[in-house]
Amino acid sequence: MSPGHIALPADMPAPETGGCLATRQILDRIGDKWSLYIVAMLAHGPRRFNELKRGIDGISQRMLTLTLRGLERDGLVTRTMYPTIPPRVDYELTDMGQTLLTPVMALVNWANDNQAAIADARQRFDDKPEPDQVLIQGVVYERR
Amino acid sequence: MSPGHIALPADMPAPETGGCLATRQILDRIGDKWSLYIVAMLAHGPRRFNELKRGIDGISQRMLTLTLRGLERDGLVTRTMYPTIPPRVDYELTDMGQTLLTPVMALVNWANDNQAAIADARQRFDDKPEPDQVLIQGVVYERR
DNA sequence: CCGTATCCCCGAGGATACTG
DNA sequence: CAGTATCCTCGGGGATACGG
Repeated sequence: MSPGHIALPADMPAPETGGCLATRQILDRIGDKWSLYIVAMLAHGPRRFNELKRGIDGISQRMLTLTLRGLERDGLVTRTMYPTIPPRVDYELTDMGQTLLTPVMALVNWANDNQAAIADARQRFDDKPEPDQVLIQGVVYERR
Repeated sequence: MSPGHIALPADMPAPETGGCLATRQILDRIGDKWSLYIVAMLAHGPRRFNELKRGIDGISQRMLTLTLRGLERDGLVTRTMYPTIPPRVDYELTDMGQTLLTPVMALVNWANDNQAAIADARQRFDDKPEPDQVLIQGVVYERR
């Protein structure tokens, strides 16, 4: 059993098929700092390198290149070079990249719908005072 | 404009509502190394601490505690202590935690359906030989 | 049984400078 | 314009030991 492997509940894809490893993979891809922003920018058609750079606030040249390479490697994005002067490179979602948009949007929408509830929960959790006493192994401990 | 802010495409939730920040938040939560495994384990009812620990291969005591605290803080999981001897603590998905299951499963299923295609794409990308020559600014450069 | 406290390592990612 | 190359920082997360 590999590290990080878990016994998945019945309604998850069979673990033997590598379902949870596949999930880890795609989560490592879209869970990183920039991939989703890039995918979002490419959702409505091809974009050039600097077009992406300008559209994604805060991203460095380095991370844009690196993330695009990763997406390209995984077959989610295509890279097309035009040997013009000055050079021009277009990035575009592949068909697979397009299909990823559906589950990703479901997550984005969930996040959007529940952000207030999460913020509230955090507030309550953080504001919660330490209990005056705790009961451990049948013994009461008071706070001083 | 905050760092990491992007202009979202039209079909994404309005950025002004914090849609992309909310997405960042939820992605930071479920995108980490263990949260999904825990949520998966809790999908079919409450589980005890060590039950989770045994079920999730490779997780350390520390990370289980930390991740559970994070999930609890965000209102996705409840923690219930029973002051018995020995002590017993149950963790359970909240209603909000349950609703998260839907978009997450969509992603898990996508990962499952496309893992082969991704593996293939990677193979092709990694096997791709360096081009014998490149054309830059209208000039041919040969490889040595 | 259910945690904290410490120490430590490694890699994601930022800043900056240079290049075809 | 579209990248590399280099250096450096910072925090997620592992290992281990201890505590109620």
